[in-house]
Amino acid sequence: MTNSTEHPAPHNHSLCINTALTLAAQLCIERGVQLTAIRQQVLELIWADHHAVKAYDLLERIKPLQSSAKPATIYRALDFLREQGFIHRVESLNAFVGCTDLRSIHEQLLLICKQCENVEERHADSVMQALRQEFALAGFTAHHQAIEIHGICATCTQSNNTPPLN
Amino acid sequence: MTNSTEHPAPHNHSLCINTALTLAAQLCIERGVQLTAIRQQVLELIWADHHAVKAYDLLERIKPLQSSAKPATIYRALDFLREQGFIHRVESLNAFVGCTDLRSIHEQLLLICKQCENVEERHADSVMQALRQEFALAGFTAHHQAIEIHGICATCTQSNNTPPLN
DNA sequence: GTATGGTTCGTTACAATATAACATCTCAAT
DNA sequence: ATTGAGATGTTATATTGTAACGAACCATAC
Ligand SMILES: [Zn+2]
Ligand SMILES: [Zn+2]
Ligand SMILES: [Zn+2]
Ligand SMILES: [Zn+2]
Repeated sequence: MTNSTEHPAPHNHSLCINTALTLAAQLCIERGVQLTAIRQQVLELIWADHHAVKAYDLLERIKPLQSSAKPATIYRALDFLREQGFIHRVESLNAFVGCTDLRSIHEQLLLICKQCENVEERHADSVMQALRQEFALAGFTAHHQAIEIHGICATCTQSNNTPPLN
Repeated sequence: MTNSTEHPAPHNHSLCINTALTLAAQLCIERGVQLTAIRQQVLELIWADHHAVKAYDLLERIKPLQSSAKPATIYRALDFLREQGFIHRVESLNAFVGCTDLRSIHEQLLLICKQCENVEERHADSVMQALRQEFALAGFTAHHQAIEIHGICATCTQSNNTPPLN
């Protein structure tokens, strides 16, 4: 199923999901940690699209599958998925998004579209390089960073400029 | 009063406060907006130091001055101060910090020390330039950005390496 | 003067996000 | 069988943030 009816750049999104879930499962085995049913379901729900998802939305969506689910259920799963690097927290939205590069250790920047709500993860080596120089200048030792940009994505810009022909 | 007893880089902090409050008052006049007593008090409380302050902490601190203060009181003042660019919201802390460059329009990055909790605002032109190039590559139109780095500041690194001689 | 209207503030209620604490379960290793 | 670590169930609560509506204030216009 391609998501050609959705606004953001169309692609075979089931491939995204399968890739992410398969790789996550594999990494859990390698690392000797458990991708339990709850954790996998939460990861799948986050991967439903490329939007950032809120914890309580996940809670509502998982209840049909896990009727006993409570806030702690979700937050524990989110903690696990974050520790494993399978998802990122979007600080400026209090929400969570699937990581699109599970294999590499990386710092990322997030391009968040206000219109279609898609979140694009980019690695932007030149930005990260400039950041490291800035840290050196400041004598700062960085442990963790959140770089979140809100605006309008390329796809929305295009479709805004070419309105539907009625 | 110099804050030489505090951990972060010592400086005459009352100068920081006075500069910020004076300039803010002046800018409000220029802009035809009102720096009311509540707004000024909140700004002063935020400027108590270079830490990020939480809204409900501000609420507790302002109650002696404004006994009727409620959450909305604080959030309204914070909204105003943000609109005027007098403070920044630290997304990854749900907290607020005084802006150290009221005159210029700028994007900033925040270096947040986990140890002393100081927040240093930097403008980092090379980073911002690299970011703009990344946006161009991605076809992304940026409206607002949050760049927040958590780690250990220069002052703490130094004092960690030179323990007090007992 | 007083009517009008915009801004600020007081107040109540509530929504949304997140964690603490403790009990229970599971399952593998001993 | 016993034990211990990890995962989950459960209840309660803490923290962060908004909605909605009315009153007060103050400047301007009539
Ligand atoms: Zn996809
Ligand atoms: Zn978009
Ligand atoms: Zn200072
Ligand atoms: Zn420090």
